[in-house]
Amino acid sequence: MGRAPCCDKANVKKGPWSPEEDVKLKDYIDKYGTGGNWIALPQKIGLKRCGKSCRLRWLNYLRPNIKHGGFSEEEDSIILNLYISIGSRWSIIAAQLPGRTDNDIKNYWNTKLKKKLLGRQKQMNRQDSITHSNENNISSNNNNNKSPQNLSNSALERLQLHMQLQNLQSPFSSFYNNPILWPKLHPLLQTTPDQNSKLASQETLHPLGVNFVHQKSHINLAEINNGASPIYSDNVEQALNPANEFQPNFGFSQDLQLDNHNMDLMNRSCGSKEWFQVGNEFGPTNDSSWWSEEVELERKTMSSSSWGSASVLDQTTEGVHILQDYAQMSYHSV
DNA sequence: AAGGGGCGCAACCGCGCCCGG
DNA sequence: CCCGGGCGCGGTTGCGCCCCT
Repeated sequence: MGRAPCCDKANVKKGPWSPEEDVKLKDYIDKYGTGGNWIALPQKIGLKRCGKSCRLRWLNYLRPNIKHGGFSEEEDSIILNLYISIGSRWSIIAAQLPGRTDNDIKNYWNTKLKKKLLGRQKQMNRQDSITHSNENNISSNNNNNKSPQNLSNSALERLQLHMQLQNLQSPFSSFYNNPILWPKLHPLLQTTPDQNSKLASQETLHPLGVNFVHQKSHINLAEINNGASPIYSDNVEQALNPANEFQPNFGFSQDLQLDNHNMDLMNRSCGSKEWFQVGNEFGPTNDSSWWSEEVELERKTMSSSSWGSASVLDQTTEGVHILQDYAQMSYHSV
């Protein structure tokens, strides 16, 4: 059942590229382009390399205007926000960062950014434990703060809080200011105008849907792209198209529908459930979860029916509302 | 000074998608 | 419509460098 190899593995050089190979490849592509066929290209040049290896070398290293290392805070924020929104779709994320390659971003995320965030999470965990001991559990909605669910959500929420707080500090492309990052309702639950007004009436109870809908109608999405390189995902492209500013039924994106994982958002006000898909980072079967092992362990020990909200946050900032709503998403195995 | 472990990055691998014959 | 080749993507690996003990 195996597939045919793309090249003759026995006669192909592997491993690091030599400067001579780089020069050969770059000179040829500069003069003649790739010819639309990477597989045939190494033979034309006389390189004992797999075509895929040539392509990778060109895209990740030899291509003009490639930036390496030195990610800025803004780039961190964009990567983080997009990762939260769409998961590990590095090519789409890379499309938002001119000069960056998907491989670079992937490496950066795995080696630095993720650890940086999780490091902050651990720090926050310690701070929270101190804070909570002084708060005397004033929470209004969750009286069972000692439940496993709340412990679990606490860890997750803190991680998300860190992410969110970092974003709020950066006015450029913060999660809240960047509509392309907002989750969308499942199409089956697309709301009628009446339902929208009903939701609007519940703004304080259900800020996620209401705020997302309303904010999305007011922000010029083109500004967010800031003239960056084109988006290759239809979904993101649509989100960035200012002509689509207002989407009253904000149906769930096709891209995210491809994910297998469904989340339901517990609507506290009326007890109904709305189904969300929020990207594979919240899914039950993703082994490469971005959260820490601690969070993963706690998640596994949770009730199989829900991720209830830990009412850690009494702040009323909009960013915190969003966090609360993420945390309110209850997990259902489908 | 040496060695071992961690980290970062470049490159590889395999799979799914797309397109042309 | 089917099949095969090529492309693109995400996950993983391997290696070299650096730092700590």
